[in-house]
Amino acid sequence: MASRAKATILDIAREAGVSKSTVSLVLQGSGLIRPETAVKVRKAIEDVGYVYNRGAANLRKAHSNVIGMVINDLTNPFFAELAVGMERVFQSAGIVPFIANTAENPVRQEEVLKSLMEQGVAGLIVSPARGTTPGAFRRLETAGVPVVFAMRRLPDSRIPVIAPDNHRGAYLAAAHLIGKGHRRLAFFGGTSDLVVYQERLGGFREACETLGIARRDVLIVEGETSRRGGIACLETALAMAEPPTAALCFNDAVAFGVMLALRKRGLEPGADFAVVGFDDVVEAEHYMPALTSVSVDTAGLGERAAHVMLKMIQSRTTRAEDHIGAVNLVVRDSCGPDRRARPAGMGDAA
Amino acid sequence: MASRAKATILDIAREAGVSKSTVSLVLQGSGLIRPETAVKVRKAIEDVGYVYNRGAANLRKAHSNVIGMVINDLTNPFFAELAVGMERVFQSAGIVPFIANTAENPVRQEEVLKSLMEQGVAGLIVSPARGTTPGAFRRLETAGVPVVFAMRRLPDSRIPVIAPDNHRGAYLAAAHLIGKGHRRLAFFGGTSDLVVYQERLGGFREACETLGIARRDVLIVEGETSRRGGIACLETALAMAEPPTAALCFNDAVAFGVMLALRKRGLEPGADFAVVGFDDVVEAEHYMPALTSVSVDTAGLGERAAHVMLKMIQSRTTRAEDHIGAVNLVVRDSCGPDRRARPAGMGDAA
DNA sequence: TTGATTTATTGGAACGTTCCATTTATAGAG
DNA sequence: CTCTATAAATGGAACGTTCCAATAAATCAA
Repeated sequence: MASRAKATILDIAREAGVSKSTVSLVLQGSGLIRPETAVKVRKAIEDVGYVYNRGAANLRKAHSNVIGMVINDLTNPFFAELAVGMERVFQSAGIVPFIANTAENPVRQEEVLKSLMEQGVAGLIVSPARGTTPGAFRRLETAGVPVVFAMRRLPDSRIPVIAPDNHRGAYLAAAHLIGKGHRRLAFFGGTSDLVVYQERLGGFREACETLGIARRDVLIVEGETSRRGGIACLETALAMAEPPTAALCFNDAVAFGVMLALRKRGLEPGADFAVVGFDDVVEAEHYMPALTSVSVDTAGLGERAAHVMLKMIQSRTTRAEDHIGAVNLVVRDSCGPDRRARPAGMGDAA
Repeated sequence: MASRAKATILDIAREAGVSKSTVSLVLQGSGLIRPETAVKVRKAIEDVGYVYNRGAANLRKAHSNVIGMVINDLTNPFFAELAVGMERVFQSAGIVPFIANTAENPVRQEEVLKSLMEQGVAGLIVSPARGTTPGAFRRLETAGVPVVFAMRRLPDSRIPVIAPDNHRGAYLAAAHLIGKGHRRLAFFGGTSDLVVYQERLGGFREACETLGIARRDVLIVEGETSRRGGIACLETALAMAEPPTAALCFNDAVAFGVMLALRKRGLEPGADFAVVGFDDVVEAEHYMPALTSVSVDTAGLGERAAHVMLKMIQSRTTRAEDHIGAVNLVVRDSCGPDRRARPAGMGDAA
C-alpha cells in the first residue's frame, strides 16, 4: 500500500494513467476534469498514500495558507480564549493557524517571527512581547506580510490593532470603586513599557481626577502581570503609611494574586480590601469571592482579528483600520464599600 | 533598501559578486568559505532584505525543522504547562514548535494533522482528541513521520507514549480518601473512550477493592472533563438515595466544577464533601479551599516528550520506549474526614 | 619547474509543484 | 464529411533552494 520513497504527483499520474498536470488539476478541484477521471485519480492518490507537498506548491503559488499566531503568554488563559476565537473563523476558511509562544521574551519572539517568515506565512496575528523593539516588525513590513496586533500595540507603529477600550474599561472600574466610597485607590501590576498599561492607567487616573480623588491618595505599583506580580504589589501597598483600601489590577491574573495575598494576611477580599480585575477570564466568575472585572469579549476580539487578517490577505494590503472593542464592568463580589468611610457617614457627590 | 519582488539567493549573489552556491554555503554556516567572503555575503543579505525560503530548501533537504504540537484543549491550563515544558527543550535545539489546537474534535484533528503533514513536519507531539479513530495516525506512520503521544494514548497503537502513572496516582488518591474515613466514594468525570480514563478509574477501583470498600458503595459518574462536567457530576451524585461523601475527579477542571457546585448548594468543599483532583495545575494550590491533587510534573513530561522526539528524529526511527512519569499526591485542604463516619468511631483495617 | 594536495568557489541538475500554451478528443453546425 | 467550437488532457518551463562534481587558485614537496 505504501511505497518506500515519498510519493509525488508523478507516481499518482503513472498509477492512474494520466499526466501530472491532470493530477494537479484534480488536487485543486478544478472543474476542467472529467468526473470519471477525477475519481480514478483520487483512487490512485489513496492507493499510493500520497501527501501533498505544500512547500513545493508555494514555490509557484503566490500565497500560502499558513497563518501564524504569536502570543506572549500561553499560560494566561486569556490568550487561550483569544486563540480559540481566532480558530473559529480560520477553521471555516479552511485555514489551520499555527500558534507560537514567545513567553514574553523579545529574543524568543524574534526567532519565532523569523521562523514563521521562512515558513512563508500568509499573515501574522501578534500579541507582542513586553519590551519589543520598534524595529522588530520591519522585516515583516518590507516583505509585505500582513500583520495585525491583538490586545497589545507598539508605541508608534502603523500596524493595525484589535484591542479593547482599555481607557474606558479602567475608567469604569475606578468609578465603581469610588462610588463604593473608597478614597485611597491603587493601580496594581503592569509596567510602563506596555502601551496597554498606559491606556489602563490613563483611564484610572482620569476617573480619580474627575471624581475628586486627591493625587496623593492614588498609589501606582508596577509589577509583573501575573499572580506573583499581584502578590508583590499588595505587599508593597500594605507596607505604606496610609495604605489604599481598593485596587484596580492590570489584569485578572494580578487580581488573583492580590486576593491570594490578602487571604494570607487574614484579610477578606471584598470586605477588607476591594479589588477589580481586567479581562474577565472565565476563572473570574468562579473565584472566591467572584472577581469584579472589566469584561472585554476576548473570543470576540479574536474573531475580529481573524476577520481583519483574512480581509487583508484577500485584498493584498498590509493596512487596515484599528478596532477598539466595547468593554463593560461585570460587578461580582470582590469589592465591598470602604470600611473606614462608612462609620463616618460620608455622603458621595456623584 | 527593500526591493519590489522577493529577494532570492541569486539576488544576493549578484549583489555580493559571488555565485549562488557560495551564498547557500554562507547561509548554512559552512566553514569552507573564506571569512572575508562570508562577511561580504552577509552584508548583501542584509542589504536586500532577504528572507530564507525554507519550503524551497526542504524540497532538497531530507529534513525540515518544524515540529508540531497537536493539543486537544488549549484552554485547559494543564496543556499550556505541557507546551511550555516542550518549548524549553526545543528552543535550545533551535527549533520553533508550532502548536495547533483540536478542541477535542476528531474531525478538526484530522485537518490539523493533514495540514501539518503537508507542511512537512519533522515530527509530531500529540495529545489525541477524544474519540480519535484508530486509523487517524496511519498516514503519519506510513509516511515515516515520528509521532509521540503525550498524556493520552490510543487503545492499541505502537506509537510511543509519555504519560504519568495514572493508575498509581488514582490509587494514591483513593487510598487517601479511604484513610480519611470515607466509605462511599465516587469517581467523577471523563468518559470510557479515553484510555487515561480507564487507567485512572482502574487505580481508583483497585484501591477501593483492596481497602475494603463494597462495590455497591462506589459510584462512577462519567462526564465532560471540564468545570461544567464537574458541576453536572456532583448534581447527579447528590441526587442519589445514598450519595457519596467524597470523590476523586478525573482532572482538576472537574474538581473545580465540583467545588463550585458544592458551594452553590451551600456545602463546604473539604468539610462537607471531600474532593481530590488530578494533574495538579497551578490553580489547584490557589483555590479556596486549596485542592488536594495528584501531581504529575506536567512541564517535566513535556520536556521528556520533546527529548524523545528529538532523539527519534536524530536516529530516523519511528519507534521509542514509553515513558511513565512518577506521580505524587499533594495533600491540601479539600478533603476532610467523613462527617458521618466520625461519630460512630469506626476503625480502619489497613 | 612540475605534480600533488589543499582551499575556495562555482555551475548545473534535482526536488515537487503550478500554470501557460498546446495538443488531442468530442460534439455541433453546415 | 469538413469546419469550428468546446471540453479534456498534456508537456515543459518556472519557482528557490541544496549538493555533487568540477574548476580555479594557492600551497607544498620534490
